[in-house]
Amino acid sequence: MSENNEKSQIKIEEAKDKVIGAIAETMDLYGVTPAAANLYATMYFKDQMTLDEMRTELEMSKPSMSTSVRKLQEIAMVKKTYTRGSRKHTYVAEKNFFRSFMVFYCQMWEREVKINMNAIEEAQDDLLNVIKESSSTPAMVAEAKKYYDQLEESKTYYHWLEDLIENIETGKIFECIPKKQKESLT
Amino acid sequence: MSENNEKSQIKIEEAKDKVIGAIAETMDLYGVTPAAANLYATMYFKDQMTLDEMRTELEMSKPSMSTSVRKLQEIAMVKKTYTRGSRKHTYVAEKNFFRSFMVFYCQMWEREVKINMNAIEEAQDDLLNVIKESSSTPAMVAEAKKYYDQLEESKTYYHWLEDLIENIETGKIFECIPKKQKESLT
DNA sequence: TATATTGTTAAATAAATTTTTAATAAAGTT
DNA sequence: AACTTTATTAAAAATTTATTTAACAATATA
Repeated sequence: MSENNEKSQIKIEEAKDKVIGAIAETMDLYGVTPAAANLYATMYFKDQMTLDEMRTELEMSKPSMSTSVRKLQEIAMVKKTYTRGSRKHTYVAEKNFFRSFMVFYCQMWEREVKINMNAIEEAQDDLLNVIKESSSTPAMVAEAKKYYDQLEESKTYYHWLEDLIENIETGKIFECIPKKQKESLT
Repeated sequence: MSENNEKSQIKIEEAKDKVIGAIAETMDLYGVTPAAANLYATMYFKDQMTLDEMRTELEMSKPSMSTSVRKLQEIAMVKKTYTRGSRKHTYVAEKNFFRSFMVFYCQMWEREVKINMNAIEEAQDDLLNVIKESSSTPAMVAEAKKYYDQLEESKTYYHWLEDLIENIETGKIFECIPKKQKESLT
């Protein structure tokens, strides 16, 4: 019955390919290139891979694999592993989506908070100077106040984002929104 | 003292420009084009704008403004308003970052959950067939089980993401991570 | 230390996206 | 209903981004 055997093997490959396609498709949300998205999705069903295995599997150039892997390492979706004996570097995909989520979004949001908070602090300084400056007309003072308050209001959001980041990084968020594990097949 | 007046006006403009620059810079995180990012940041300090005002202010073409505005509407960062008397359409920027956050990320995560869950369900069906199929070799069954369990495990994440979405959309998340409002200047 | 192998950087090519100009459609006014 | 104004769509141009080929650097092995 080697025909049926083959059929089963094909079914397994089809099953993997469906998931690989879906992961790759949604990974544009993580701001990675199509090559990196395909690579991660492929690695999701592998123990570990070398650069040469990657380029064979995806039929792409080695530098493309190299840059893709580095990008994926930046967002902690891939880690380098040490494999004794082999002098090729080996890499493994992070298979825990919670960890990828944490690293990616916290990194992203931290950048957003930092850049915008810096700008806001500087802008509020400027606006306070206009407000205090005796030669400013009343209309200008009013305008400066309006913007100052608008910025102050927006800081509520950035502070909240900071708290969200901390709750995610410490795992405290799972007290509020728990993980619901199901049991396995075996 | 019209010189000092001018200086104050310039200071106000500088203050705005700092924030506009920062918002535009971090808006690549929201997957919008530079034109749309600049547009939103500019509108953040305006009551409302028409397409013609946008193209004058940003020195870009009208179709570019038109498509940018539509993209911003999709992620609820801009809303159309009715202005009696004017036959030009007018648009306002959503200035509440919490609302933008909610719409953007929930939309994004919903898409991720839907696409991946569909693929996982189909893949698990295939894998179950392999497992049940009497002609599958023990090695194949073992492989199919391994992948099945890996996918089952990942569903914990997608279910959690669904719960996160719901907590954000209903505002329940603020019970867990509260907003900390500061008082205004006036 | 020389050599072979692997990984990375740089320049060039290819592909995709963004923006503009030009044409069309839609809406409002007289 | 014709005309004017505004917004959108389609095609073309320009820009940016992704990928590859080729050269270089680094590493490990003999």
